[in-house]
Amino acid sequence: MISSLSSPEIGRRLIASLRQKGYKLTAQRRYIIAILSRDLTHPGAMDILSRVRKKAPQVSLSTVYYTLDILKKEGLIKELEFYDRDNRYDVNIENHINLICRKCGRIEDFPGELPYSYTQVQQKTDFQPMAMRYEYYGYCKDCRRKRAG
Amino acid sequence: MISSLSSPEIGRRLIASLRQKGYKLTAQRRYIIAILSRDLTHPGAMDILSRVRKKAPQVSLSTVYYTLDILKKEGLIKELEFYDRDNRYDVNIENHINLICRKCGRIEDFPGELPYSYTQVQQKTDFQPMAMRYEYYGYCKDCRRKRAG
DNA sequence: TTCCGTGCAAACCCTTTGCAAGAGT
DNA sequence: ACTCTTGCAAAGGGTTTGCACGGAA
Repeated sequence: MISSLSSPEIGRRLIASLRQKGYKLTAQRRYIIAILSRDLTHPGAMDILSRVRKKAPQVSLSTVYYTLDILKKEGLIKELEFYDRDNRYDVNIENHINLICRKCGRIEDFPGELPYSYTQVQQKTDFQPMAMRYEYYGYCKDCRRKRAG
Repeated sequence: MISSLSSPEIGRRLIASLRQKGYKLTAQRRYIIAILSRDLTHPGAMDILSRVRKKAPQVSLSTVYYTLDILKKEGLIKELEFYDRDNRYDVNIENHINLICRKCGRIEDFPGELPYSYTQVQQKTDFQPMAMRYEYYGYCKDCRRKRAG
């Protein structure tokens, strides 16, 4: 299971994949991959940019998006899309349920099984699934504490 | 269960609710409500506008959004939000799983139970859910047929 | 040397907002 | 009449695109 890998392992796996597929491994890409591998709270493009700039101040947002596009296209990361906030990126590419805090924006994984496999859905409805999203919106532990206080 | 109501019944219920809450029942609003009540495939704002304009050509998009905002605020419809397509609106305000076609954009309801009630999620994680979305993305029956042919 | 990748800036698209004119109660 | 609603137009915000320079292989 991917989520059992350590951050350095995840990073190495992403770098090895890009190299194998013929992509150039620039310093910018290594920074971006390092951040994605370490931060499992699903950072957004601007989050990533800010942190990359601590190491390399001139990096642009297009570079971040360009790299994220490649990682997406190669199936190495998963994009969580939102209309009213920035998209978020996850090195855990397995289907899972996300818990999304409406106050601080934090996204955490829910440790539970998924109902209805793609096959079950298709047998029941004749709709052919190729992706899914299961999400709960609410308040995380920390924000609940602040609201109560 | 709401989804067992007929379109006219849904429309009357929405109109009665707005009247009771003191909102003005303009012709525009009646048209918008009629469309939402009849079209259970989750139309978007532009869809609604185009169809309202067949009856009242001068109606503006802001009016559509303004009316949808009121219906949302009063809990009479549910908004499905997408970052890469227009938001969609549903008179079925119960939590349910949606099947979203990547080709034609059609959204249909999945007839299945939901796992993990808000209470169960909170007991398991200390995260307090207030809303949820469960979706499968893929190809609907009609679009699969076209792709195969 | 050859492309691919980068950075800057502008375009995009749907949604939201500002404001004056118009309509329901 | 009084206020809410409407319609036009502009703003807003994250993502995408165009293009010339620069750097990895």
